[in-house]
Amino acid sequence: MPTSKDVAQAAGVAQSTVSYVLSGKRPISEKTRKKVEDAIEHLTYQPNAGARALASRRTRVIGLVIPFIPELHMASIMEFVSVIANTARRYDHDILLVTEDEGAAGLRRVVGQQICDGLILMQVEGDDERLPVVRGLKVPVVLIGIPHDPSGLVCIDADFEMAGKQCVQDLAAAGHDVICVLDWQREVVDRHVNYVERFMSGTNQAAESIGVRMLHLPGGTDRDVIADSVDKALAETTGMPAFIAPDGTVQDVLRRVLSSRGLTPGKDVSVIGSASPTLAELQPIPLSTIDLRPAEVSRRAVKIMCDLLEADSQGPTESLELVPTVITHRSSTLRPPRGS
Amino acid sequence: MPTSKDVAQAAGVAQSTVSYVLSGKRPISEKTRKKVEDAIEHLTYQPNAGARALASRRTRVIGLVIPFIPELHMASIMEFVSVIANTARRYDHDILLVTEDEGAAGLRRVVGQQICDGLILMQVEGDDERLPVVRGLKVPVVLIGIPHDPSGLVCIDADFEMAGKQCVQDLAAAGHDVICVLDWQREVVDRHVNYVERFMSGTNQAAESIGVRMLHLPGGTDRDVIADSVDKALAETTGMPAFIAPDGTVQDVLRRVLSSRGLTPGKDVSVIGSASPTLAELQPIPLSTIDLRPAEVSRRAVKIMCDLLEADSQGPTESLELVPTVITHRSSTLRPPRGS
DNA sequence: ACGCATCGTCGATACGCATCGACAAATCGA
DNA sequence: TCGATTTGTCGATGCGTATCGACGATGCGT
Repeated sequence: MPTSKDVAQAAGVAQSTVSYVLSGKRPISEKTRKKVEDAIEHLTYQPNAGARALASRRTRVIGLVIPFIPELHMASIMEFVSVIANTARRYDHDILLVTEDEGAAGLRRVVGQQICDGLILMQVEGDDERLPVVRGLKVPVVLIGIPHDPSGLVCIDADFEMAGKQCVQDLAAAGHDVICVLDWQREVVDRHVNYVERFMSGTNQAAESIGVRMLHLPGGTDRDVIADSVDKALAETTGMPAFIAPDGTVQDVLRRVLSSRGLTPGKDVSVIGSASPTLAELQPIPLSTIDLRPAEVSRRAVKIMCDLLEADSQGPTESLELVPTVITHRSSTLRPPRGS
Repeated sequence: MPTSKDVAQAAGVAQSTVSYVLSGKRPISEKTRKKVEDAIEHLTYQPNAGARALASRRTRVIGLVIPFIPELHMASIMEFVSVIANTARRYDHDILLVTEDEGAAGLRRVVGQQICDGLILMQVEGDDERLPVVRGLKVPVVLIGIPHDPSGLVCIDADFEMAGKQCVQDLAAAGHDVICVLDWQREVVDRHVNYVERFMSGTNQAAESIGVRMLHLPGGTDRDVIADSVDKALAETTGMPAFIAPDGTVQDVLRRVLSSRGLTPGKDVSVIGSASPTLAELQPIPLSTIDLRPAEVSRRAVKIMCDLLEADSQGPTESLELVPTVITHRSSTLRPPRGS
C-alpha cells in the first residue's frame, strides 16, 4: 500500500506538503498541488485510517448502538440503521455497530479504545440504565428517544405527543365521540419505552380540549384480547368507534377482528395506525397513518452528531429536538362531515 | 486517557512489558504480570485502537456491506445484521457498516484506507457487479449468496435447492399432485437474485423424481395477480392444490385470496412459506414453514471470516458452504395420509 | 564450578500521518 | 530602496502500540 511518503517522493515534495494538500490547512501553490494530486491518482493512494486517527485524534467513525430486537420490530430498526449509515457517509463518517448485548460496557469499550468519535443511541427508554454511563463519557452522544430526565443530554425523537393529538383531533373531526387506543405489543410496553406515555399524553390532552371520550384498552398480538377490546369499545358508544393501533402487528390482528364482527374500516369504524406509506397502501383497505418519520429523525440525529464533532464540543451540551409527525388520510378512516 | 506508557510507569516496568502482558507473546513472571494488571485496572487503561492498528496492521474490524433495501425486506436484513454484529464481538471484532449507496467504490475505500481487515457482502446476486472488484481486493471477503461463478471466492448461503426439494417432497407426501410456486415480490425477481433459481431447481428436481406436477405462477403483492394464480392452480387439479409462497408479503395476499375463495389452508389446500417461527405462529392459521436459518448463515459467515483473518490468508482461497434448511409442520398443510 | 540454554525484561525502532516551527521567496507599503 | 508581511515549502517531532534485538539472571547438566 502506498503511503503519503511515497506520494511525496513521486511528486518531488516533502511528506508534510502532501498532508497539507489533502487537508488544505496551509496554502499550496497551484503547481505543487497538481503534482501531488497526480501522484496520488497515479499511485491510487488512500490515507491510512489508523495513522490518521493516531495523529489527529479523530477516527471519523460514529458508534451506533442498536437495541436488542423484539423480532416484530426489526424492520423499523433497519430503517433507522440504513438511513443513519447513509447520512453519516454524507458527512464523511462511517458507522460502527455496537450491539446492546454488550450493555454499558460496550459503550465504555468503544469510547475507551477510541474506535469512535461519538455515539448515537437508539431507542432510549425513559429510565435507561445506560444514561449514567453516557453522562460520564467524554465524547458527544446523541440519543434517539427522550429519557425522563434529559438534562445534560442531547436528544431527538419523533414528536409523539403531537402524533397523539393529531390522531384524536382528526378522528374527532370525522365525527367519532369515542376513540380507542390499543396498546403496543407487550415487548414494547414492558420496556417502559416512554414514547408510549408521550403519545398517550397527546391523545388525552386533545380529547379533553375537544370533549371526546378516550378508551385505553389492551392490544398486543393475542386475538382474543383485541376482540375483547373491540367489543368494549362498541359497547361504549351508540355511534361509531375509532381505533388507534400504533403497531403493525396489532393492526393485523385488529383488521381480522373487525372483519369477523362485520365491521369495515372507513365505513363502520375508523382505524389509524403507524406505518410507512408503502405498507399502508398494501393493506386490503389502505390504512390512514400517522407517520413518525424515522428517516427524518435519523438524518437529524446524524447531523446533530456531526455538528457536535465539528464544534469540538468540550463543554456539556444539552438539547432536545422533536420531529413533527404527519397524518395521512387513506381509506381506513371516515371522511369528516361536510362543512366541518 | 491513559496510555500503555502510563501503565508501565505505574507498574514500574517498561512499556514493552505492558504490551507483552497484554498479548502474551512473551513469557512474563507472575509477579510483574500482577503488577501490570493492577495498574491497568487502576488506571482503567484501554489500548488505543488507532495505534494498535498502525503498529499491528490489524484493525479487528470487519466491514459489512448491507444491500439497498426494498422496504418489505428490511426485517430479514436486520436479522442478519444483528446476528453478524453479535457474533463478530464473540471473535473480538467489530462491525463497520458499508452501504450499497457507495457501490464498488465503497469497498475500495474501506479496504484502501485500512478501516477494515475484511469484508462480508450480503445478498450477493448471481451476476453481481461487485465481484470483479472483490476479486481484486487483497483482504478476505465472505459472500452471503452464491454467484454464478464462485471460483476464487468464499461463499455461504442457505441451501435453497434443498429447501425447494423439502417443500415438494413434503407436499407430495401429504397427497398433493399439483404444487404451485408463487413468485417472489417483483423487487426480488428483478434483481435476478439467484437463490430463486436455486430454489426452483430444487422443486423441479424433486417434482420430477416423485412425479408430481409443478406450476410456477406469478406472485408479488398485487391481489388480482395472486387471485389469478390461485384460480389457475385450482383449474389444474381435481384434487387439492398446494402452494409455496416464499415471501412474507406474498403469504399475506395469498391468505386473503384463499379465504375469499372459501378455502382453508390445512383443510382444503396446503400452504408452505418461508418465515421465522415467531411470525409463523402469529398467523391466524399457524404457517408451515421452510426455515432458511438466517441466523445460522450469519454466524457461519462471521466464523469463516475470522478463520481467514487468523490464518493470515495470503493465497487465494475458495470455498462454498450451504446451510441445511429446516421444514416445520404447523397447521397450514395437510397431514400426510396414514402409513405413507 | 563452569559453560550453556532459557526466562524475563528493557530500550529502541517502526508504523503513517498531522502539525509546528523555520525559512526562503515573493509581495507590499512607504 | 528597504523593512515588514505574506506565501509556499521543508524538516522534525509526536501520536500509542507492537516487535525485535540485547542482556542480565536463573536453572541445567556435567
